Amino acid sequence: MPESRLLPASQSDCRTVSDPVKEAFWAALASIPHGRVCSYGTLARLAGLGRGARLAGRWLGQLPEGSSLPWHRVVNSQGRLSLPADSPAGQEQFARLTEEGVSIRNRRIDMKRYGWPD
DNA sequence: AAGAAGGCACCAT
DNA sequence: CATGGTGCCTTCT
Repeated sequence: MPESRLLPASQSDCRTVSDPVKEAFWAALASIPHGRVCSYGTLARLAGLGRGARLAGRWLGQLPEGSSLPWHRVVNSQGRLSLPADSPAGQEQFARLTEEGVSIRNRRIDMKRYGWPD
């Protein structure tokens, strides 16, 4: 089973390698405004990944725990939280979004209202 | 609402 | 280096 190699999370934040595409991805992620959410697909597109929605999810999963990047502002295209509700990360995501003022009803978010970019 | 198919880099063989 | 299975997805039946 994979899922072993986590990032050093040394100085800045994440990034195991200096991949330009990933850099763009992290930048796009960081640009999501407080209190707003973005879908994996949209984020991927913004970062120049084209249809790399799944890849976006994979990469988010590689972020170190203490990351300051707003990984929690990424949900699926239907505005639903894609992380398992019972997982630590899932709970964390819910908590952070709620704290930011994002209304989550039954694990769903109104993208018309909180979706970004508009 | 639920299932199938598309799409793309990752990772283990 | 080639190959096949996989995922924090999307979009189209």
